[in-house]
Amino acid sequence: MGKERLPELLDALRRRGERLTTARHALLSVMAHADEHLSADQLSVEVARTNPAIHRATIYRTLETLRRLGIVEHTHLGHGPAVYHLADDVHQHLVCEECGWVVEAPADLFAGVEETLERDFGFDMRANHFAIVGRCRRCAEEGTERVAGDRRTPTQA
Amino acid sequence: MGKERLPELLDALRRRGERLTTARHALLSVMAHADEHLSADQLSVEVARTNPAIHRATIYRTLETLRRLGIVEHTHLGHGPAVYHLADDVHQHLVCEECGWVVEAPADLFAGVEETLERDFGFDMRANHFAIVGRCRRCAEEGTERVAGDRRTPTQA
DNA sequence: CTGCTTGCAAATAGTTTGCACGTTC
DNA sequence: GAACGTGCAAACTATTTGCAAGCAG
Repeated sequence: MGKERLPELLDALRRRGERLTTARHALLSVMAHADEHLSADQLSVEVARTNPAIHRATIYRTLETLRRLGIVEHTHLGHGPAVYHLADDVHQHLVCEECGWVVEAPADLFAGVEETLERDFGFDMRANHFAIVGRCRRCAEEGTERVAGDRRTPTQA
Repeated sequence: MGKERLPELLDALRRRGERLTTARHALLSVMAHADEHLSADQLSVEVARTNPAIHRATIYRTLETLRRLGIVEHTHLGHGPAVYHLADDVHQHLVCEECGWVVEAPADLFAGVEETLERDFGFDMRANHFAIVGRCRRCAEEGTERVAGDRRTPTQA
């Protein structure tokens, strides 16, 4: 968890013959130390703390480069922006569509499904590339107990 | 499949005390006869064939209304726009992140996972609200055979 | 020095919203 | 005719891109 992953990430770039620019270094540094998944915009803000000159467009382009190199991955959590994380950090996302709460679930959650899809559909599922949408315990309970309902989404989300 | 679902959809609106406007009628008619899931924009185009006056903004607002009423649902297929379908049409989406190809998979695919999530996380998963991202057979095979690689995404997607 | 990277600004895609007018019940 | 729905234009969010200048190797 608290391990220092930055050096090996930089190494990965070097080994690939990729350039080690200030922007890439700064972005990887932020990602290596982040304990949540951040959107491109959030990453941009974090990077700007130490390096205000780095433009959001560069963040997007760098993320795309790192994705192509297999170093970072992104997930679409539903409505909002995509969130990014290091590729070696494998897991599922459970996101509550009512309150937006996100938890991580073990990566092997879909082991069985993965097999079925491969066999029946020839489909190679990328489990950690999408979010599992639903309702968290709290929202489910509130939903049941609720009388009038002050939320946007009355009962069925 | 080819069943006439429109009347009962209109009834559902009436029963709820909702107004039966031209736009709602037209949109539901398109959705009842569509055999694919369409984005708001595509729906707008289809509706415009018989009713050019209906504005895209109205499509969005009507879709939101119908969603609130539990009549339609939408799914985020990854990058592009959300796609909409009638709520009684329950299934999973397998979407290839390389070629964009989409197939439907049976709704009970996740039965086991659903139980696990409920038990271990108190999480009530909405299986048909998200897409399962991965690679279809064709892209997987091409990816393996490819020598030079003319795609945006060399090997790992 | 040569080409990949970046900054900036502007374009783009998807969706939402304020407001005045029109339609449904 | 009152309340709700709609058209239009404009705002907004997330992301991409052309171009000229900058920096890594």
